[in-house]
Amino acid sequence: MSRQTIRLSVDAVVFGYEDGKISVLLIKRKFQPFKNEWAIPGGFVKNTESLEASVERELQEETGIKINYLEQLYTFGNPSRDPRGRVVSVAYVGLVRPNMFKISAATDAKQVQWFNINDLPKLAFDHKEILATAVKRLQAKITYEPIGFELLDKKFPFSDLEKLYTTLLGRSIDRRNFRKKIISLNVLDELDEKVSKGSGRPANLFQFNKKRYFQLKKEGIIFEI
Amino acid sequence: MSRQTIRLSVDAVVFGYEDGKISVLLIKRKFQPFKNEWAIPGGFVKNTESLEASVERELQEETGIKINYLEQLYTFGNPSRDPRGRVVSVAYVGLVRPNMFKISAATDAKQVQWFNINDLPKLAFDHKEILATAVKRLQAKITYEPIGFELLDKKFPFSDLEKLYTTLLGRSIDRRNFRKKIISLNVLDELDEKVSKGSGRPANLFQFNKKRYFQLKKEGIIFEI
DNA sequence: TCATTTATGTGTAATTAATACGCAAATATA
DNA sequence: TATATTTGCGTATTAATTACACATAAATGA
Repeated sequence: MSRQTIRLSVDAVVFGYEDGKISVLLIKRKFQPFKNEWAIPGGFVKNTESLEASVERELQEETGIKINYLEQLYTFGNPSRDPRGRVVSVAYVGLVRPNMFKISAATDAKQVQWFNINDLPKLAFDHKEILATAVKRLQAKITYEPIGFELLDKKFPFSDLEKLYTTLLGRSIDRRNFRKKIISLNVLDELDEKVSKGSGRPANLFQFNKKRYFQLKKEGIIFEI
Repeated sequence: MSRQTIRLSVDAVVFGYEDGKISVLLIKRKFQPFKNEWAIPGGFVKNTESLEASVERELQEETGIKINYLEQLYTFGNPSRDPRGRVVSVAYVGLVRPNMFKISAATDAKQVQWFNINDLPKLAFDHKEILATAVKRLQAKITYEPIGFELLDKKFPFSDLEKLYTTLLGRSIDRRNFRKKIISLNVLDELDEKVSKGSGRPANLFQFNKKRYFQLKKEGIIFEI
């Protein structure tokens, strides 16, 4: 048997959210192939690092960003997906909160940019497919895992959560029913803080109680919207 | 940067079902490491073959089996998972019908064996973890994708389907409600054939209509139990 | 400062879906 | 031919989801 010459890479589809818009972090490639085209951040895995560590390192190197949530998406292994030769890539989905979203949007604007997922540039390699898979995963997963909170500030008004869900699910939601539903899941703490953005009645702030969520999960009580 | 020396393998957790028992296909390793211990079938990916082709080839070589359904499970990349060095493995879940289950159970019995998932031997590498992940996936997925049918004969009595679900979900099911539910999903054709096994009223045979399922899926109608 | 605009916060009725439950029909077996 | 075994079916009850409208708290502008 001939020696294996497959190389292994990781890629990360990092999502951010603000004001009813879902964005994804892309980098402009500095080298061939696909030089100067947009791509999902990623790179080759080092011999001794775990896949997750590899994703975090590459994100740090290429974009300076630290993600708040990371999960494995899918492994893309089509033999012709990379013109340089056989490269199999383990793709991840990452989520960042609005503060990180704003900070990184300011730096390195030429090479690293957030794009609205409804207005994407042409992408290098098979990254269009990877990104589409990631969007589907995100849309599906917010209905059965409480990952939406990872895209919001730690303290958020209910309207933010509602708007995030309408955006991701692509349909309007009845405010009263949505609130009832989420409250009944028992994973939100209502704080004694209010926030007022512009006109209108100030909103109470809520916070996701991760500890309580894991407790309920252990008891077999499932999160489902 | 030093040259990458990561090797890529695939592993397949193949499930079979019969008489209220879920089994998984294991092989006895012929070489070190873990010589003579049980393991999930798998092996190194060749340079030019797709990951799926690699799984099918390895299964053919090691067990002689042809699977009926295959999906990617998860990629296991812990740097210390293989004592030979860095080996990242893309794990798959495979399903076979009872006929294949019976045939392969007869051949090569010393090196290839079906084990009930509730009575597993010690496993090589991190295969215990991979197998546990696969079982969870199977259990979860039968509730939102019609993959249970892939474990039954093409034509099956309703009671077989019901028993499969009770087995996988680990709880009893009300026959009448289950039947109503499945029928309402509109993906089964009732045949003009009956089957009689032992005493009792003969059962009508049903068949999964994959074409209709995909049609409904395209229309946004989801399969859910 | 008062009227208007804007966003938040809440309850109840109607509909739909899920669950609980028992008996008749068709065959094998004693 | 009586008994045991498995399939096949309907209806009533309960739980969950959906539909829907108005009061409250602040900002804004006349």
